[in-house]
Amino acid sequence: MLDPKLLRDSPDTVRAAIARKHLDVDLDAVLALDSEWRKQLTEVEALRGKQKAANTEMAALKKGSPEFSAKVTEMKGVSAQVKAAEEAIKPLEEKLHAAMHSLPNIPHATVPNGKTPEENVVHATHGSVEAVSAHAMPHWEIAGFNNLVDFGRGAKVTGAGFPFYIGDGARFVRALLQFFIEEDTKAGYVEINPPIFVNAASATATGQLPDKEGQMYETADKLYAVPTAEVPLTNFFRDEIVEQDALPIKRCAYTPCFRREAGSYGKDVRGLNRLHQFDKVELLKWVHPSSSYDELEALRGDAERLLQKLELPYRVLLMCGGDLGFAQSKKYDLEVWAAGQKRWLEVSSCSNFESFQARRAQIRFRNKESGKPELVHTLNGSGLAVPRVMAALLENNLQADGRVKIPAVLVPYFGKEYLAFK
RNA sequence: GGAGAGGUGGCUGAGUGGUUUAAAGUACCCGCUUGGAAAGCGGGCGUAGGGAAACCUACCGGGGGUUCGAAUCCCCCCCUCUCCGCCA
Repeated sequence: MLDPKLLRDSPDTVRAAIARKHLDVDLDAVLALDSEWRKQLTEVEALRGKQKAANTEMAALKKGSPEFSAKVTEMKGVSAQVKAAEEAIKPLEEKLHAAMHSLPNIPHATVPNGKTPEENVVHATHGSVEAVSAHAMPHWEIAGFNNLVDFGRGAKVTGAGFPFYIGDGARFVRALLQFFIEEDTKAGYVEINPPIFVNAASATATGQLPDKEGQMYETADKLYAVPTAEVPLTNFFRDEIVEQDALPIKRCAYTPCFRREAGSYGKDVRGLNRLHQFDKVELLKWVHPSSSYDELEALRGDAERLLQKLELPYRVLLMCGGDLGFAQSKKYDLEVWAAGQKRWLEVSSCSNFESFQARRAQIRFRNKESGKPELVHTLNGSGLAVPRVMAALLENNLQADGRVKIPAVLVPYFGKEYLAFK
């Protein structure tokens, strides 16, 4: 959510942000709602003030006296007015609340203009795409792939997009997760093992609700399976004020991630490219507003280092305004090269939300100088998502003999130098 | 899952319908005092919304209700503790 003061004081800034994100929002309607709400609020508060004053007066009067009875009669009228005014302002407040939540975060000055994904800027490319393609093929076409990742039985037991990982497949997943968490911990992120179901209040604070309700799995108890560890992690400090000296707070968490992905079909979703359940390690930072852009570069560096150590070619995209999410101020995507599919796969998305998430979740720090609470800036990024990294490694490292060479850094975790498909 | 007891500011804790503007203590900050400190004394000290400001309004786990008026009474929900049941 945006600062209501920003909207009132410089609506043109907000207007420009909406234009850069290529969204369609009627800002004037929001402004009109806001001013009408403030007008009505003043009226309600004046009436309540009357009630309070009468209350003090009546406390001094003798109960049952003519003066007291007269006052009761008089205040019955005021009470009815208060009720009417409160009834009137309620729907207005709800409308304003919804309208404020329809306003996107302001893109940072360094975010390039553009509307479509094609207009994202390739910020950097690391490693050579040609060098890895000797025996590459799409991972789902590799002989014996189904022995490692069983989609058929997953579909029988649960549904499409819920595969079983078997033998070296399961071992590979576990090795990647262990590697990610060890590296992230070394980089200063405290490991967290969070709940993988969250309540509606948490899903609302991070923005999954109400808009993206259909993208989450919901239980009979009105709990939601997490689409990413970002949700429980960010909500850890919801409605809290932390000390300034505690910042920056850096945490990482592995969770399975659950996404309904309603309406996704086609070649983009073959094999491990898109699943309803997948494993991911998420990186989270709560930082002082003055350092959030430095922290974003550091966060991206932490995610990139994982790909470098795995010797995967990748590129860094700086998202243009139109492809930037609703809540982000600035975002980098990391994409690995999958040599078999001959395409880039997104494995991490590193974003600075500035105070947008923090305002919605009410996460603040106490300013040391003023003693007053201020909103923190939050950032998050994957570090990393397992299935697509696995896909790229299987494709890129496929040998002439049909085995996959395990990157040196992963061998201690995997326990052997080659993965076999039988 | 069942029964009971609870939930009040950073912390302790009073408050069973109206001078409560949530007492008091404690912690913290400023001042006086002191060679310096402690003690003592005086003042300040929650969060949010509205307002140019003076100031006003809301908030006692959450949401509804009763009433002229609710921290206080009623209903629903959440959480904590104790006991019972079940259980990896």
